[in-house]
Amino acid sequence: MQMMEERSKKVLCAVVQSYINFPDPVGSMLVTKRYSFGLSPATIRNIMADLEDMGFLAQPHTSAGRVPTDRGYRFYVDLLVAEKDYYTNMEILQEIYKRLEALRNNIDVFLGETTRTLSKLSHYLGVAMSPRLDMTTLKRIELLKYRADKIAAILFTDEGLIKNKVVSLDSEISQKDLNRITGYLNSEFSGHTFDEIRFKVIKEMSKEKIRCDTLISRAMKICREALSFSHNDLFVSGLSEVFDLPDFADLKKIRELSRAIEDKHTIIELLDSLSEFDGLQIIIGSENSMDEMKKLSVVVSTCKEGYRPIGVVGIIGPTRMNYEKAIYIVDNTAKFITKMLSGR
Amino acid sequence: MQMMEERSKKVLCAVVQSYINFPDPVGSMLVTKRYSFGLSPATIRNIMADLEDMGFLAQPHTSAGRVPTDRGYRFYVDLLVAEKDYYTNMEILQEIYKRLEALRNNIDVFLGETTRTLSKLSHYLGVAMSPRLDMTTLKRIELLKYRADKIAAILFTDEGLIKNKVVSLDSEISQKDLNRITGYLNSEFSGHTFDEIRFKVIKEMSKEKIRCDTLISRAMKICREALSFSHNDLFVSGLSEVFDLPDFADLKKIRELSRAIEDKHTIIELLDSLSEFDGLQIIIGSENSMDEMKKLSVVVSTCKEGYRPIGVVGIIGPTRMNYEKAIYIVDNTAKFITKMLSGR
DNA sequence: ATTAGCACTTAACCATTGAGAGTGCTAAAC
DNA sequence: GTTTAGCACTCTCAATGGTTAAGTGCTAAT
Repeated sequence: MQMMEERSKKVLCAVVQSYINFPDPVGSMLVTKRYSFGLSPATIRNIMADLEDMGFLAQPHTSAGRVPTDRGYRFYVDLLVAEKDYYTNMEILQEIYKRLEALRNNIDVFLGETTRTLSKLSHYLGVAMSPRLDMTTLKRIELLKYRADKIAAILFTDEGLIKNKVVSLDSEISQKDLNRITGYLNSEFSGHTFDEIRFKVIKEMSKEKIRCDTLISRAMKICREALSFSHNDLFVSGLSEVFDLPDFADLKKIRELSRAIEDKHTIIELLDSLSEFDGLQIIIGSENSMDEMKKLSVVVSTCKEGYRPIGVVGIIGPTRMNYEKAIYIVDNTAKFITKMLSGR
Repeated sequence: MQMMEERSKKVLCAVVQSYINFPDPVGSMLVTKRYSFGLSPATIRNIMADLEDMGFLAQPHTSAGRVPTDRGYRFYVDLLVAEKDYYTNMEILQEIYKRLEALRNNIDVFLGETTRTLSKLSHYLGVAMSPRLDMTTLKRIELLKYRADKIAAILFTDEGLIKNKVVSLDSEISQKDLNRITGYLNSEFSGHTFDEIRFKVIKEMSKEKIRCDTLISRAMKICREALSFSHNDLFVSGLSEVFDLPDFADLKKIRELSRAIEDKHTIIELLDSLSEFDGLQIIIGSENSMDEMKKLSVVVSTCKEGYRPIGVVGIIGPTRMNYEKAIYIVDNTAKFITKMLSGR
């Protein structure tokens, strides 16, 4: 790979670019027409044959042109990222700004709109995920009496997430007790991650069995219920965008994608595994560890507030993706969010 | 219509049923085979020709069997509802129960799961919508200090909805002032609909300009922000179910549906217009006033807590829908939710 | 090393064809 | 007079086959 001739690189990139822009296998003639190498189709043909041998290109069938393999895309993308001075588009930046600026106060609406923006701009699937609740840090908990036997627990996290959850009680509780419980829970758990708190609660509860302090035991029960969130929040938009792509002309493929979106499971797992790393990440087709994703490419980046990860945003699309644009959009969206959050 | 012969009715129903179960146009021969009238294909043929003249059946093309028109479905459904003693299926009831029972405390999760249940059971699109916020009644508002210049407003409605919203302040506020504002807002607005409150706030604010009482004016500002919710909450699930239906074999149709789901706009409007009426409602194809819906059928029902509507749930599918099952599922889901809510 | 020329391969397109399904009409049967 | 058998007719659908166009790989000439 490192010993590939400069000329071959150029041809490979030409093929990839052509294929990204026009979804037809690209032939030697086309390359000479669209990109001006000073070479004849026959020469290009030889080069392309070499690139195929090296595993960067493939033929759908004997008499068709070539299409990039995942390795081909990878090479192209690495080059793209190395050059770094690709593509700028003020309109896109402004669009991101315009759509997200006003929404900073509500993380759910915000992430939802983020995915819509991502998909609108990229014409692929936009995804966003808030960080795993287990890992977030409780800032404060407030308990509000709601109905006779129900209270609303409002959880504030360091990340700026606000969650509310209704907790049912086995018996009525006085406002005074509720205040004491609130105070107790805050003094005990504020500053700890949900995971830690859960662990502490379990420990405490087994102790309580012996000591039988009803108030603390009640506090623990409430706390356990209040923290029982099942999953991360995943937002996905833009399935309808994907319909227009020739890559998904096949009904089956869209169905699969649609299933994945409704399941959420696969995508959550994917983003979860990516959220551990910092900054931009690009996964191309078969590089994905999950089977359902092996025909798709993923471009994501993490958003941070200070050094704390606040979520991950990205684009999912076909391997024949406009990586340049996708990278630009995702990168800037993530940076914009990070900046927006740190500014406040 | 009312003077239609008994025999013709039977044939019409047979055609509808056959077509619902097997997505092929049904011919006279098929009718005699699958349903035992004591008649020959030729006679059935004549009857079916009559039914076509009357507008209940139609031929896709000359040499095909017949398919029901929307009027045909309507006739069938009306009969179905009139008889009322259709279809019962304990498994379905148990499934509904099992999936929804535990979730009553969180309206959002609950409605989301409701749509998933509806779509899973029906294999069509499941939809659910919480009532328009404008029309809901504020029970209580709580303001919690969140960051220096931000507070979280927690809104409790009579319907059991809990909404939180972050409100930015122009300058810091003391806890004491916040408490006073909270008390003021509750005494002033509790028991009023959001719509009324908004109106009052606007009135008050113009007055304030003159009196210049900063605390009340602050309270109003906060209240206005806290109540600025854009839309109803719409939940839709099961697009992937719809892929397997031959009615949507065409990519274009699914794309349209997928757009409608992402827009939400059309569906919200639809459900909104239906939420005014009580109980089960069935809209078949062209009976829909909206163009986007003219190829779809809708089966919905409203859920109530006491006499107060709490939302609307339903199924959207092709006109060739298994109405019997759909009605059963929607009706029982709505009733179950109503019962669940009134039990508490 | 590059290129022109050419035979070869394959998918895509198009027109034709025949089978199959279902109808409407007519005339016979009940 | 209602029902039915018989039959010609219409239309879709799937299969067939031939043609076209695109693009390749190889060879020989530049």
